[in-house]
Amino acid sequence: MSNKINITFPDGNSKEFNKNVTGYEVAYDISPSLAKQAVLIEINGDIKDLHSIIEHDSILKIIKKDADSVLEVLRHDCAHVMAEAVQELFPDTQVTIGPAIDNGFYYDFARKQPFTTDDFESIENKMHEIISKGSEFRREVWTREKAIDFFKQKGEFYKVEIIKDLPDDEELSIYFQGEWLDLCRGPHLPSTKHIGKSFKLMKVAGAYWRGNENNEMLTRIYGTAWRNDKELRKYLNMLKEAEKRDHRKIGREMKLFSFDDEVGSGLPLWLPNGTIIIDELEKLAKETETKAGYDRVKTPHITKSSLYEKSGHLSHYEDSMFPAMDVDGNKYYLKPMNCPHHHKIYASLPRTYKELPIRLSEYGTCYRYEKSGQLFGLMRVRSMQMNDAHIYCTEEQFKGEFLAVCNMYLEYFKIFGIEKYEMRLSLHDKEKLGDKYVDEPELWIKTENLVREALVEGGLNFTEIPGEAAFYGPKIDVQVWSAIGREFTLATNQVDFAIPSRFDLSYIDKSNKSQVPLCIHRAPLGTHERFIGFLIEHFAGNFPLWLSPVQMVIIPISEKFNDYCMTIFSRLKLEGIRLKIDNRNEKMGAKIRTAEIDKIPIMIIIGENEVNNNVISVRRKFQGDLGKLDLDNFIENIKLEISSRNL
RNA sequence: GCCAUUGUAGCUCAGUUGGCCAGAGCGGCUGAUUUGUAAUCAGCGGGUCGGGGGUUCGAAUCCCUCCAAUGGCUCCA
Repeated sequence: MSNKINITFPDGNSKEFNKNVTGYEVAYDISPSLAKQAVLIEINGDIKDLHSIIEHDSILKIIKKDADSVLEVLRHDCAHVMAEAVQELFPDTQVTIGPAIDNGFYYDFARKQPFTTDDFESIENKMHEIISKGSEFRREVWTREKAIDFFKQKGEFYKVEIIKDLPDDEELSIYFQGEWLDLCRGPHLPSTKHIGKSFKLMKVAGAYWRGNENNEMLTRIYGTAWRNDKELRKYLNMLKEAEKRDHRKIGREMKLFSFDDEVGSGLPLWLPNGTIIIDELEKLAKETETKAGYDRVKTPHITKSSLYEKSGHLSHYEDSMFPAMDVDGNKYYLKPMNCPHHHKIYASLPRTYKELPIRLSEYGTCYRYEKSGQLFGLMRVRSMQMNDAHIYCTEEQFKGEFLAVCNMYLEYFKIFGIEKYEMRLSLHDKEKLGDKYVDEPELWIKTENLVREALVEGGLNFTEIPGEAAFYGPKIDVQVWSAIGREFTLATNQVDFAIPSRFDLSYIDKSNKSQVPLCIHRAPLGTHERFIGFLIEHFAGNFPLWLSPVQMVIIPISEKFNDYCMTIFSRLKLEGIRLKIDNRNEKMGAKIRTAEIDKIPIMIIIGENEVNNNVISVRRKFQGDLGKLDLDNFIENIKLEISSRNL
């Protein structure tokens, strides 16, 4: 057997080396200065330690500190250093896991007394100390017995559990940094000094061991880490900017909604300004759905328990429903969703294939008992308004209907300028049939295939997520990201092949036989609460004209022009424009400033010149002074802008 | 629900180890000014210090408890 191997570089050149050469040696062979800058290597696509031994012919890339792929490793290094710092300062702490994540890292610690942010300064200082020592990250491969003995002796029982659960064929590696060591898959940078000083501990949080709420709660410390201070500052600045877009802050400032302790948590009060936005969204939905052949319906807010027993919601979601109330000896529930009611509307008349598809839509309020810790501004609430609908169709009609719904989302997204989204096809998990999912193995596969085909035929991009389906069928969730970087399911579109038959829903087909329809559940704007919360952050409160609660403000330059302003005000009001007049005893500059802060898109400024020439001066947010305009022309243009829902 | 943090005027925040009638800026109201594209000046009002209980001669400050918000974990028809 040859003791030479062939290494190919990204530029296509290759060279022969001794077997078991290290990445560092290869880099040094290319040039000593490259070896100096190198921190990692990529062998056949896998990132490895710089000092890894190369045993076979490989494609090798030397990675320098400035490469993007370094960040993840650097963050992981930082987690190790934090763990060492914590154990040095608080010896009664057990370490568990500490991965790199987006923008940073975390480490979960087990300690009787949880850490607080007050501990951050001393931990950070200790980390700087460890880093400045510049200890090398050194990898050793241990046997399971050795590792278990070692960690047991050290009192690291979580590590022992992790080791026991590792697959037998997986190599068990230990990384040293000076004296301290951790069980770790790697890779790591050559030494702690490469971490630098551009990191910061961010927050503490509780986290269940292995993510299971029946397990004990650990303390997680989150940190962020970057290659240099400039990157760190940029990130911290980005967070600060995101905070300014926070829908809770803007919602209060723009008087869109509020919460009140005496009303109850998670129960938003929609103020007049916010209600305007809801109304505009419903107007849009109504127009869209009317064109798409939907019929609107209305159903009650409370319903007897038997309906939810039949639908299966009670057995699946009782914990997330408000507790039942007793009415005349019957149990009634606040409705958590509309589908059973819509099924009842479907069932209220005999149906034939000629009527299908039947599309029932409802703008109603549903109530869900979200656990207190889940509540979050408007994004997660207990009373929610929905643009909900259920489509009943034949199997032949299914693909077309399903795709039409998906395209409806995308049309909406275009209107709102939502460009970053991801469609996720959630599938069942056959292990959980009969438990989490209705026990219809063949129907699951068949329906999932139908959905997949529809998406492919429609040319839509999607990713598949196993084990995330609704209990009655597969679904498409559309994920979006808020300004604060949080991920949300905005739109959802679910197939239901199970519940219609439980409700004995049927139609007479062409050959006069009774058939069960398929049902599509869809809420393309999610809940109004979440959607508006998202829009606030998406637009940073600067809504397009058609959605702005206050579309314009009239600013008289002095009280002398108030009368003229009132005639313009009345005229615009008659045209259906939402506006106000700022006749405070203030200078024009102050009124403009107020309007800018209030995020009012248009200001109409009236002084002596305007009155004399019978015109208006217009100033627009982001555009500034547009000069003098004829009122009739202005109205015509504005009405067109509003009706076409321009961004 | 779990872990942690936080809760002072409509908003943003001060309030040293418990100690004079709890403060500021912005907003609001009143008056003066009659104003040309992001803040005119002056005066005035506004607080059960999240609720309740306790320790103390004395609590916004310390302790207990409840409520709510925030950051995560778990969950999401």
